[in-house]
Amino acid sequence: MDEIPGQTYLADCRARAAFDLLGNTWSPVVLWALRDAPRRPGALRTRIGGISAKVLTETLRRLEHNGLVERCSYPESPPRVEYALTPLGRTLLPALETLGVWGSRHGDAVLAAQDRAEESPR
Amino acid sequence: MDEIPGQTYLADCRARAAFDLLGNTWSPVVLWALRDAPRRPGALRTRIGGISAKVLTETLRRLEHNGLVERCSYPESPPRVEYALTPLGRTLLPALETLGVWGSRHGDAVLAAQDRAEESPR
DNA sequence: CAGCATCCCGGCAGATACTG
DNA sequence: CAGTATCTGCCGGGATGCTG
Repeated sequence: MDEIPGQTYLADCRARAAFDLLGNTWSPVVLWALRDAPRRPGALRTRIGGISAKVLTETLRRLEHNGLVERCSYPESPPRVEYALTPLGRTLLPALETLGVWGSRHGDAVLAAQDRAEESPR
Repeated sequence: MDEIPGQTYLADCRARAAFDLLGNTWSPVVLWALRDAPRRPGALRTRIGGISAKVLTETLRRLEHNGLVERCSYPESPPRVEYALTPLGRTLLPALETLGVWGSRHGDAVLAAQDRAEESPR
């Protein structure tokens, strides 16, 4: 991270790439739901829960556009569509897990801080 | 926020807390700029670069509201204001660094994928 | 220099209905 | 079941100007 002399924490820096990719509400969730195996959109929706079909396809398109996810359509009967992580997308999984662990561990503290901030002297 | 029984990669889950906190464009950058020592807003602006005063205060307010950053005003002459990471905010630094390292390492691959995706169907 | 008030814009996300 | 097309609301972010 300190490879870039004196500017690593600045606004324009490749170190921010991950944040831009994961900044959308559903991108991390979808990536995480794909971590074991390729999935069909319907299966993703069931697995994730609370995401609309439109938003799911939008998210998948975005991930595909960024090279993190691959779309595979199989001309069978009935036709089948699956989405899978690319090798690049797979390199992101450890970082995702790190953040997930942090959330599980400190999520309560964040909620507590929010409550504190909202109750106190408005 | 509904609570859905099930596994940790679902939509509503404390594992997503970190993404909600860092989902804003500038939150990660500001946190990272605060990692060594408390800073004054002016110093932060210079250090970060490319952030407007308004957006910086908004970001700091949000981080403060979430318990990641603390605002300290010193009644000196001239009056001084500093922002510092809270202990909770400091626990986030390793995860930030993980993502930063990923970006430095794979940012180019993402850019390449984007270029590829934008040239082909056009 | 800190910070707030306004106006504006664009993108994310949700709901709904429709096509193959 | 996969995917698209509208329409809508919300919020983050930028620009500018004003106050203490």
